[in-house]
Amino acid sequence: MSWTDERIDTLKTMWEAGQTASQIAEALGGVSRNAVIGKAHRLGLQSRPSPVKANEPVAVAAPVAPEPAPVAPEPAPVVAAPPAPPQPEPAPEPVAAMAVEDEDDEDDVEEATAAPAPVREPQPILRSVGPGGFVRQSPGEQQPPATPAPPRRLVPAKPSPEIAGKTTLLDLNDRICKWPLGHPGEPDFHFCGDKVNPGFPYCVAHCGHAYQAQLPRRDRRPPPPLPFGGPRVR
DNA sequence: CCCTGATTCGC
DNA sequence: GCGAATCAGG
Repeated sequence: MSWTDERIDTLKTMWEAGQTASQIAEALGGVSRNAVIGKAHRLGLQSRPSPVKANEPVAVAAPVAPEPAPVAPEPAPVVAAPPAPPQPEPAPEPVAAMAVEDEDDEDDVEEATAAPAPVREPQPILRSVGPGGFVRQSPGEQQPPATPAPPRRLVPAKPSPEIAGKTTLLDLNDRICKWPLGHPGEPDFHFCGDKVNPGFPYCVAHCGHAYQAQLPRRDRRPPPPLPFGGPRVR
């Protein structure tokens, strides 16, 4: 099994999305975990909290107040994406799109988010909260299913009428939702085209589809609907 | 034991 | 460039 562009792309995306090497290897098929790690390094995708390597002492995020009372998590406002704070430092790269669940098994066109600048400097973690209460995470960190989520009803994925006609590949830019509708090759294949949830490649509604709380491996059902077009089925 | 990623090194 | 073997922490 060789590293085709497609497979490399899947590797990159999943790696940056925080998937483990094992998961990636399983998804790709035909390669070992080691192969994935080796490739990732050769691609310069390094960095990601290693269980082995001593991590830089992380600056204390928040002094823990001796307040034992857990505050009732107030549902976050619909969108709390910080409009790019005036930081000269490289902002934490946006996590690429993840698992997509769709009734009519759509293929995903993976818009490979540009390679991240490998930065080892500990940086302040800034998060934004998306629809459904999902919380963005840096590639390395894995939050337990915190479920801060107010059961927010998400509207079905529909393009707004005025652009329902076509948002083609050529129309895509960083301001409009890149959620694919239909299948590539079909005459009416197009993209959502709505205004994006700032900081995300998708609109608010599709962010709800794209970003989901990651459960511990054991609790995860059979291979979740694989993102990125899925692995080549063997 | 299981898991993880990092590294090495023969191919 | 590739990946098995190995290492080492959780």
